[in-house]
Order: sequence, then C-alpha cells, then structure tokens
Amino acid sequence: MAEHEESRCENCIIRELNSLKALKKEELKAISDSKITRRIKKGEALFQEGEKLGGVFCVRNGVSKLSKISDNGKDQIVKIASKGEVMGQRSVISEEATNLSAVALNDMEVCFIPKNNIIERIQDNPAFTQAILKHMAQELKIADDFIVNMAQKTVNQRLAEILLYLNTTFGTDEEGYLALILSRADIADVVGTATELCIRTLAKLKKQGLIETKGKRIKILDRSGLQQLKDGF
Amino acid sequence: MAEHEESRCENCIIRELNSLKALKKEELKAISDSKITRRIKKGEALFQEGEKLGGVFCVRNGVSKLSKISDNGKDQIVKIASKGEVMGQRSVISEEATNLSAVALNDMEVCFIPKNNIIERIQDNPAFTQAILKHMAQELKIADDFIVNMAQKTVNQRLAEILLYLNTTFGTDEEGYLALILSRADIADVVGTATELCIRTLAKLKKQGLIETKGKRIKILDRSGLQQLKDGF
DNA sequence: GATAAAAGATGACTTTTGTCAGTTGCCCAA
DNA sequence: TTGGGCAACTGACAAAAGTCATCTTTTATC
Repeated sequence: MAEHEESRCENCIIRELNSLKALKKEELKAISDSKITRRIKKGEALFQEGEKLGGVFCVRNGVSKLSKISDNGKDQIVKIASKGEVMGQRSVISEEATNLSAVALNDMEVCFIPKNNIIERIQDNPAFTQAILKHMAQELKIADDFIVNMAQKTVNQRLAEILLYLNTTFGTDEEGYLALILSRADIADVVGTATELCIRTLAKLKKQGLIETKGKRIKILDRSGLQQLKDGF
Repeated sequence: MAEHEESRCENCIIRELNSLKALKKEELKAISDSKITRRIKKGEALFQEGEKLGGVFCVRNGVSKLSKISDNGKDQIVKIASKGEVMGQRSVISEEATNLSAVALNDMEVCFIPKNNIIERIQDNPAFTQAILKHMAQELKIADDFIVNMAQKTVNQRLAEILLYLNTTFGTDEEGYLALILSRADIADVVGTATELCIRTLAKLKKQGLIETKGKRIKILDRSGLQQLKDGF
C-alpha cells in the first residue's frame, strides 16, 4: 500500500522545527523506513519513568506532559512538549533509562524513531550532532531558569507565569480562552503546589479581574497585570 | 621562559575529568598555546550573569558557585563547580550571554580557553562533540531532578540533601567536618530559602543529634538519619 | 435523561516559610 | 588591644502553603 506523501520524513514539515532538519535527504529516507507512526489517546502514557527507551518520539500532533514523581510521591511536570518536539533524546544519548514519564494531554500523533537511527546519525553527521548540542544547551538554560523560579517565586508568581506561557505558546480559541486546556491538577503539577491552592489562587486572580473562567477553561483578561504579578508586583 | 610540564594541557590530569579528554594530542597543544591560567581569590567573580563569554573556564583548583538572581532579587545557586569541571560551555555553544554568575568559594586556579578553540574542535572532532553532548544530557537530567526537589520537598529535606551532597562530593577534614565550608547564606542560596530559616533548620538538626557545628563548620554525625530526613522520614 | 464518577471549589485548620528587628560572637585591621 | 563590621544566631510575628473534610459542578456512560 502506497504511503501518503506527508507521512515520509523527507516531506514532513514538522522536521523543520527540530534538530532533524540538519539531516540529509538520504538519512531522512532511512529514518522514514524504520519509523513507526502511533496515535496516543488523551491520558495514555508514551513512556514511564525508569523505562529504557528504544528510540525517540517526534510529536506530529497533540501535546504531552513530561513529569517525574518526587520521593514524596507528588508528580512534578517539568515540560510540556508539543508539535515538532522530540522526546526521549536525553535518555537515548546518555544510554540510560529515562527519568521522566510522558503522558498525552490530548489526542496525539507521534513518530517513533528507533534509537539506532539517531545514534548512527550522531556518529556520522556532525551537523546533526551540533544541532542537538545547541538544542540541549538551550534546554539547560531553560532548566536553570525553571530552578530559580521554583526556588524563589511564590505560587502566585509561578501561576501567573504559566498562564502567560500557555497563552504565548498555545494561543487562544475563538472565544479567547487558552487553547490548551489543562486540569487544575495538571496546572498545580506544573506550578509545584497542591491542587487546592492552585484553584484558590486562580479564584483570587479572577476576583482581581486578571482572568475569567468557564468550567476548566481560562481566559486571560489582563496580560500586563499578570506580567506584573509574575515579577512580584 | 620555559613552562612547567604540568601547565601544558597535554600533560594536565584535570582533563581526564571532562570532555577535553576526547581531544587529540595536537588539538590539546593548540589549546595549551592559547589558554590563560588565572588565579581567582575567594569571593571574586569569574563572570557575571549577562556577560558574553569569550571562552570557557576549566577548574584546576578550588570551588566556584554558579548562581542566578531571580526577579525577586534573591540569588539562587544552581551548581557548585570544582576541580575538572568546565564552566561557560553552554554560553559558548549557544552563542549567547551567560545566564549565570560564577563566584569563587575559595581560592581558585582556572584555565581560560578562548572559545574559538572549543568551537573549532566541535566542528572537526565528532568524538569531542559527542562527549560534550553526553555530558550535557547528564546535566539536563540532574537539572530535572533539581527542579523536582525544589518544587516538591521542604526546606528540611533539601537541607539534609545538600549536607549529604557536600559530604560525598567534597569529603571531610581531619576532624570530620565538611571540607567545603560554605557560609550560612550560601547554603540558604542552594536550598532556596532565607538565611534565617537555614540557620534555624541547622539548629534543629543539631538538637536532633544529626549534625554538630563549630563556628561555620559542620560535622555530620548521623548519615542515615539525614538520609531518612531527605526522603521525608 | 439518569446516574455515577471525576474534577472543581470552598472552609477551617495546621504547618511551613518568610520577614523584621534585634543580640551575640568572632575576626581582622588600625 | 580595641573596636568596627560582618556573619551567626534568636525571638516574635506575618504570610504563604499544605491538608483534610465536605460540597458542588461538570463530564462521561449507560
């Protein structure tokens, strides 16, 4: 059966968003022949903390949370990955079990690329390796900023920040509500707090006229107000 | 004037500790010819947040803190770098100003390697690039763990953890006190709390017989007790 | 559309953490 | 040796965050 044109890596526009764009046409063809496209339903796991990954996942559609359970038993979301992002790179590169779990936040379509394809490319295509290196350097910087935020900011500030992040990263729907809908529990897991406090803090923002809610959906009314809050008034 | 043998990178044992070990002899010679050895006194800065770094720093001796000021004006230490570690890699690789400041915690001796040396090596020595890549993957994992700790653990737990870390990483002096002596303010900046709470929490550990203090020096009396505390009793 | 299950929301309370104002003690330099 | 300055420490209080119990609303499913 003939494959659709866009299901071949060489033609896939997603690749432009990540390190795979450094690959040559014939390399992409090889990857395309061994990759597996999978559909993941909302709530399903792509992989679990501690698993040895057989390859990386390239997100074609949908959004996934990457989280880790702390010793205290609470889940902390460290990243939200969406279209174009590659998950599991770290684990494949360091040849260790992954330290994070990935769970779909909505229905997803991902390409699974067996790790040999990646490792061989790293060994023989310096441009590719450098692209990944630059990307990792960027991620490391983001991680440092995250650490500082978690350590030094209040729940208030962190919540304001994540609302702004969701807005700029995923945009809004026709009615102006944040396009990516997270449960209160997931928002709390990003902010690093209890669900109750997250809900309470959202209620406070609502009372201050900074946001509006409708069910679990959230609309930002005062961007610069949130920005100020984020920076500590 | 003839240089001492051990001041040449080719002969430097420090290199065995980091990615530079992936370099060939002639590459090391080139680096050695352009590198500058510097002495930094305790309290002096190697570089400041926001600076464009002209190269990387390889620590030969001494210890440095890497920190970042949060929007709230508080300093957060994200890493403690010691012998063998390379600082400033991220900034050089991503060609951006550094996001961290580096300040010496005791007298240091570092080698400054101009960035061209690093960038050229990344472009023409795949083994070197891969070594850095693996190292960064490792750092990223550590950063994720740090995030989860900051987000989900109490000051108590984080303090216990850092005491154990100081013990395993830097060891103890003849009397059994932690060999790396940090001010209470610095410990607080690692833990991500106020100096007063850090002091109070140390006093509590002392009362529980887990540690002993003498001036600013700290001795661990009950390793497994601290371990338990770290994991939440 | 009824109903059960899940998620959201709120109140009351406890614990943890932060802040401010001060005291003590130590080290170093005049 | 003395005294100024800084770091360590303490107390009292305020603010932030966590917890538990309960209730309401939404969502999913038959």
